[in-house]
Amino acid sequence: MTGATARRAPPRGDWRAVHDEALRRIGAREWPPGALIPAETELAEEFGCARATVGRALRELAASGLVERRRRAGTRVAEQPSRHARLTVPLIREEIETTGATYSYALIGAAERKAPPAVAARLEGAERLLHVAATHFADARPFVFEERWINLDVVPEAARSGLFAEISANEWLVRNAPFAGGEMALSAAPAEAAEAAALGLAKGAPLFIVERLTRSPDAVITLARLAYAPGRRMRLEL
Amino acid sequence: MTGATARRAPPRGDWRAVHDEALRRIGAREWPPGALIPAETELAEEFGCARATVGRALRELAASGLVERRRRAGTRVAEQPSRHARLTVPLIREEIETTGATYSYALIGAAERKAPPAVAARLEGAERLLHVAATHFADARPFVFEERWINLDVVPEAARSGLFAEISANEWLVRNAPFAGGEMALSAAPAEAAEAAALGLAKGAPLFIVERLTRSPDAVITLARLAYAPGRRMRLEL
DNA sequence: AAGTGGTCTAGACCACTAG
DNA sequence: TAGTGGTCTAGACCACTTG
Repeated sequence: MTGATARRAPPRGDWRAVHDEALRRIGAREWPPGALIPAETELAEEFGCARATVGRALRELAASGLVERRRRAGTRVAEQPSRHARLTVPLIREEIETTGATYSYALIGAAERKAPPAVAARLEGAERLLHVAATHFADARPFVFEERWINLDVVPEAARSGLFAEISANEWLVRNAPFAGGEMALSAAPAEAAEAAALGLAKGAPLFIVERLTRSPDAVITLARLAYAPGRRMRLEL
Repeated sequence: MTGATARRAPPRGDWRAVHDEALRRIGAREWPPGALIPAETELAEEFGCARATVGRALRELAASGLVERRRRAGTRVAEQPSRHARLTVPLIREEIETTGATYSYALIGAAERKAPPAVAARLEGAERLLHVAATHFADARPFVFEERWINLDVVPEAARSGLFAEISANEWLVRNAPFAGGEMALSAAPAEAAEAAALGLAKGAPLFIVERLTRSPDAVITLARLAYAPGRRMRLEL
């Protein structure tokens, strides 16, 4: 391979050439699903490059789920390729503004209160909770109704009066809460009374529901339920 | 750092230590959003490891969207961290069987036919199309209604009579069509007449809709619309 | 022009696990 | 226990882009 001394047209790196050729062999069934592919050392010899370069290529393939690697056992083509999709979670503001509409936001209420048991269970023993309800608009048309619980044990600053009158809880949290992982669940549900009222829909209208739980390293930061008006589509790439 | 000579308890690699410490500094706002972080060489000196090790750590952070890297410009903490979620797209069979229910499948119809214009546009000039309609059941209860178009120019074998009587189109395609990327869109919609009938629901019931388009390297392979009965949740990790 | 990240190499040791 | 992937190093050259 070219190594560090000479380089050809696409300045993308040699590991990518190995990666792409492996991809081709998998697609062409030269390496069929479930098959064991040659070891790194063999491929390095075939491609005339260092083992680390082959390793980089195969690591990327493993990350995209196309091959499975285990020490001693070797690298196998996955039986079920490409079963992962990457979803970009936009801020609601950006989601609306990229459609060309004007974003606005209206707080319905924010108050410290006790969570119902189902919520409390998911918040893992948080004691002080802030409940926030709000609607986001696209060109003055209701776009999504948001109901959220915030763990004040983790972000006590969120209790400041009037904080969420102008900035949405999500935007404030993104900027002020420590980085975190979390979980998300998507579903469809009929509009409940509060949701129907906030979105200007008939009760029972089909809503796209996003429930999102966000964690700091130590505890749950917030649990949010977003109810989107009909017509909303969430796009992903496979 | 430990290097290759001595190693401590968690046998996970030194790049992960750098990665985790960087994560901590970002979370603790020692490296605030938008800030330029030290160059690889500086971090390598601080951590007492090789520059490649720091590079590996920062590359992983960049892949998860937490930092942005550009040559000469350096590495910056992203303004909007963690905006990606990874979705595992299961086979319907697995999705049902992991709940403990028994999977079954009933073909409603499979026939070569002309696509309506909206479908034809997305299939990018495919000429021969197979239309398939089917229902998937969990313990004899309708779980999802599937309507699918298959590009016979790409997978002519799919036209074989009786093929989809026993195996679902998705499972057959996963095993027999060349590897591909694709797109997916999620939404909520009221049940149309055919969907309501197949799922045993009232017309207008809120359905969770998954539209999936799958590509081979050259052309669109298939376009599918999956309508899930109420109660279905799709889970993701952030 | 200079400094950053991106990549490659050759060699090494280690962790894991199938046979 | 032998062979695989996982990681690390030290050094090097290159591509890119900012100042």
